Amino acid sequence: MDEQIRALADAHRRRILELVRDRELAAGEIAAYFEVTRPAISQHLTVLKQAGLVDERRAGTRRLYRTRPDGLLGLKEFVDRLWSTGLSRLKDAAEAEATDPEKD
Amino acid sequence: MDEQIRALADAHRRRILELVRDRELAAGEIAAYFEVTRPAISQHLTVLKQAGLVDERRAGTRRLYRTRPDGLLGLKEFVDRLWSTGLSRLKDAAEAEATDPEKD
DNA sequence: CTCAAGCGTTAGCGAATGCTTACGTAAGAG
DNA sequence: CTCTTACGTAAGCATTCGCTAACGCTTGAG
Repeated sequence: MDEQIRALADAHRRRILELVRDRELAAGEIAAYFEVTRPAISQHLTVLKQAGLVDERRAGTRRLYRTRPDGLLGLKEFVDRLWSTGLSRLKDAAEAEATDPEKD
Repeated sequence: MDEQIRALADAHRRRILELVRDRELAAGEIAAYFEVTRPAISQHLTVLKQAGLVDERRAGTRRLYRTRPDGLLGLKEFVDRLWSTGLSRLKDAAEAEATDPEKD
């Protein structure tokens, strides 16, 4: 999971994941959305692929990328595990409020 | 959200969040769980606090920390947004299966 | 085979990150 | 007030990161 979350730690890479969330895009097309050079995006794509967050498919001389949500499973579980604590606290608060209905 | 996810990009900090997930611990107590020096943990706690991922409470000379799940809201939304794509793909697969019940 | 398109890869650089050691600070004990 | 406890903070260093510029590779067109 370390690899995935560190891949997400960069804003460019997060934006790439949203760009190819529900459609395939070629590396050059992705790069066109950013103001950094194409090799920089290529490196980001390598990191994302290595982390299992995107799929790569070759079509002729182009390489098409697409988000692979399964790669986020570990991180999602981690976040949900911490988040559930917050939910139980809200539940406690709600129960306390039910006991003392006047409180706000 | 950038600050929060970058705070999570370090394994020590993730473990700290789990340690103080549902109980308060003093800085020194937290540090005892790790093999790095206490100042290193103190710096990690500063990062977590800055990102809004932990609450700090002073009690005498001690400082008690506790995970603050609300800080994860932005990241949770981001992950869920990408994750939902995976779910809709599973849904498509399920519907295709419903159309062709023989398939498994 | 030759050429161009579309990408990845490498080298090198400045900035950021995480660590340790040494020092500074606030609160309670005596 | 003095000393100790429990911390945070600053300085310095090695490592990692993200970027650009230059180069290399593979595919399809002719």
